[in-house]
Amino acid sequence: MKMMQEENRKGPWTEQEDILLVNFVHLFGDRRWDFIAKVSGLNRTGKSCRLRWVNYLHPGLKRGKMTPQEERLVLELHAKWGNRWSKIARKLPGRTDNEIKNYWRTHMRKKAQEKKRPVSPTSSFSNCSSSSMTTTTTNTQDTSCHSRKSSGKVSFYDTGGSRSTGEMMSQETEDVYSMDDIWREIDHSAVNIIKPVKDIYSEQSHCLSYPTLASPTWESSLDSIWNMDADKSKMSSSFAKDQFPFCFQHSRSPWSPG
DNA sequence: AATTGTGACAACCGCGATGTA
DNA sequence: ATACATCGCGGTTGTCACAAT
Repeated sequence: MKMMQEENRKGPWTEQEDILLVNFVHLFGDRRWDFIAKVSGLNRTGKSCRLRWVNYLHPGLKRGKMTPQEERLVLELHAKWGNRWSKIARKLPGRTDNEIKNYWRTHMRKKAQEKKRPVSPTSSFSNCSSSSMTTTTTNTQDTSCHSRKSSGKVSFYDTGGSRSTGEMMSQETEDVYSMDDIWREIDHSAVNIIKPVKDIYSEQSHCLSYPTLASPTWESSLDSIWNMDADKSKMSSSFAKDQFPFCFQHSRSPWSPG
């Protein structure tokens, strides 16, 4: 763990970094992230490189809003598996666990809020991004909604999952619901909502073996390259850029305005 | 027009699992 | 058997864009 050289860069990736990373991943495959991080000259951790690739640069990624079908599938699978985002993501080709997680967080938080405060039973059906999900135009946003802005570290989103359950759950609890309860209810209602289409998707999801973020096929043929790690110093960023003027576009990135 | 609230997305962190020497 | 390195996952936080006020 103390292999950490100097200090690694953090924060948003630049275009140059992206290009570099893509090129090196094409060279060496999407494993060995530490190795890639080193030889690429990127001042990033392997972890960071992997994340950037998986969540953003992978060619198989779908971008844009979730389709209603995907939304339903997420709801259904979450009801089934809970916060197993990576597992859920495997059933949604082109979507990442991070994306699904973010989606769930954003859209379900509202519902959880509503559950916590069953004030207005006549909650309107406002479709979020053309879905059939029940969300309310609730104004009951309290500070727990944006927990990170409040001083308390307890996130509203905390599911009390495998970790960090204990202390979180035993907190003040001015509300009766534990997070587990809330999620359970959400899941329950979600499943009910999606019932009409459930068959379609269960069928699909079982028939189609979705290509999960496919691993590059070059990997096997490049195994030998792994031995060259001593040559890392020879590989500079300019090398990569010159050899692989790889082109890609992002819908939204720090360096490309829209 | 300025301010505020909210949604969406990108990225980091901590931890457990797994692989390897 | 074990210590260490790396990977992968889930949770959390930061930031930007846009809508509402």
